[in-house]
Amino acid sequence: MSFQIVTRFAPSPTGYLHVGGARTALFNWLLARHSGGQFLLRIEDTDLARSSEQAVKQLLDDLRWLGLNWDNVELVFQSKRLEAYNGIIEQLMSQGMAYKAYETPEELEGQRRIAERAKRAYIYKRPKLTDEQIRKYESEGRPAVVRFAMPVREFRFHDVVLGKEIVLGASQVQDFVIRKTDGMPTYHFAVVVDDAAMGISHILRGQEHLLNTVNHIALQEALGYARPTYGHLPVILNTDGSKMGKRDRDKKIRHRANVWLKNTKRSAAELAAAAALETGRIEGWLADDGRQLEAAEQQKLMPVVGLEAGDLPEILVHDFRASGYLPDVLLNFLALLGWSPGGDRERMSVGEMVQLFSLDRVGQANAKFNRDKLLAFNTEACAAAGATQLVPAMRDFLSVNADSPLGSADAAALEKVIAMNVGMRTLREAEQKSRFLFLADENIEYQADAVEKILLKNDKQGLNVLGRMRQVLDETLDWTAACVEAAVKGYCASASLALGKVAQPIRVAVSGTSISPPIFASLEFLGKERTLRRIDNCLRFATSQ
RNA sequence: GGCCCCGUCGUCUAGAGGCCUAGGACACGGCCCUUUCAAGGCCGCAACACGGGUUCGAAUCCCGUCGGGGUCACCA
Repeated sequence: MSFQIVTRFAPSPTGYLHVGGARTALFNWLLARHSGGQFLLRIEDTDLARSSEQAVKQLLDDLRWLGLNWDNVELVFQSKRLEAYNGIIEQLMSQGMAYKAYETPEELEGQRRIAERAKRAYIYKRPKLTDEQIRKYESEGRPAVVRFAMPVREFRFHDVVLGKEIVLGASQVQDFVIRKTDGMPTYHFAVVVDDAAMGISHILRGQEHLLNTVNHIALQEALGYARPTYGHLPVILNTDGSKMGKRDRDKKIRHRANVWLKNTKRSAAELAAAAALETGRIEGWLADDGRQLEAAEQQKLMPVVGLEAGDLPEILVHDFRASGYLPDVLLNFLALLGWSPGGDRERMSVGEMVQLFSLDRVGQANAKFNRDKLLAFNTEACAAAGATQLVPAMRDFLSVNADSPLGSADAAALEKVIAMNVGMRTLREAEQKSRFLFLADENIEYQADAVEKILLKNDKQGLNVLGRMRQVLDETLDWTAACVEAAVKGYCASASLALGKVAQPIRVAVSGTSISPPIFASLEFLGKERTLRRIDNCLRFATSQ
């Protein structure tokens, strides 16, 4: 009988998948796939208040997008396993290994405060209740939790990632809650029961769980379960060293809010009013760097201070998807956060990672999440992929960016757009540069600074060139990028003008801005008629300025 | 604060006592290319946290200091 490695990913459905969670999922997935074992998915929804069906959907969607497929057809939901948990809890209680505890949250909070003031860690002490007291509490209907009676002794376990024995002294252990007053099991309990039930052999998780492990092994011992192999992954941090979370986004919004206040010379109260938010809330937030806005509040504030969805640093898998990153690139980058195949090897396909993955090459130092490098990886991958292959990725990108004018483009058009955007760093970058190609000619918005700098400056030199170019282009019969290029360059030569002096006015005329894909490919895509119409529109607009 | 974990360029890392004058990637700087933004090419800058040991020899082993992180929930 040979052992099969069985790993799992067990998120709680509280929202979209976070990159930290994705990294945990990836490592477990890689371990399973590398060894030909199984990777299972379980939903830890024992916190009724925070779990939602919507979040489950989002989680699965993110996992699918990444390609981290799971092997259990039937998902395990902890909320559906109450009977199993309760049976085991009853059994533990009847054996004296667990007991009801009646303290109220307020009482516990008070004790904690005392411990904190005394500068020691709070350790729960089981009160010695008489039978009479218990009867009294029960008849009062006082809510009770069930606590596991932790054996008071030292616990130790081996960690495969850290490569060492973790030891927790007897004075550090305490009786922990295994069933809440609402009747739901706690994480500590459900995780142990389910990992055993699902035959999990290896558990890779974030280092924030390191000390929890002793609770879990104590429970395993009490229940007669085998102990799985544990490995605790280093934490992913923000660039400023804080734990990766919402903070990076908040920081950016805060910065822009302060700029807004300074530039407009208005007050925090006016800012709050403009965003339809509570004044006190905004004032408090601005005054205290430690505070963070809720996601809904962030969304209201962003347009006011001039931020768009894509401007914030991404932290959720979904953010990266919406920003136009390729899933395999994200996976590659995430894998490198805490793991290395050794040597100079960095860029890997998913298949290569599966082949190369090994636990003893997982690192133990925390890693900061460096978006620049991810961007560089994505740029390379886009260049390597080729236009045809990127069409489905672009489709996917558009599916989560419903407001894009490229949404209606067919595959051939998308392929052309991608092809003319060589050098793009993200799908979004290509999409934004190419939007003008899909707008109605009348809907081109001429950017004031571009019009000023490229058309009006120096005695309307650009505008004059544009007028003459209209003539040249009108006379160009064969409307291909090559022919248009020849015509424009011919004109440049005869007029002794640098190409830039001519290309930029055309660019502004057709796109409204000074940035676009290479101009000749853009013009070919637009077609002669639309190009001329846009030039006419622009001529009229700029002349009136 | 107690307990636990960690510590190689700015960042991610390679490095398992001599192969290290410490390698790669990203970022950064310079130059080149160029119709914009990107992309691309070439060159360059840059680290073993500190202090003690052990050893003929230490980035690699041990101890201490310092620094960073995690955790102390009826959240997972």
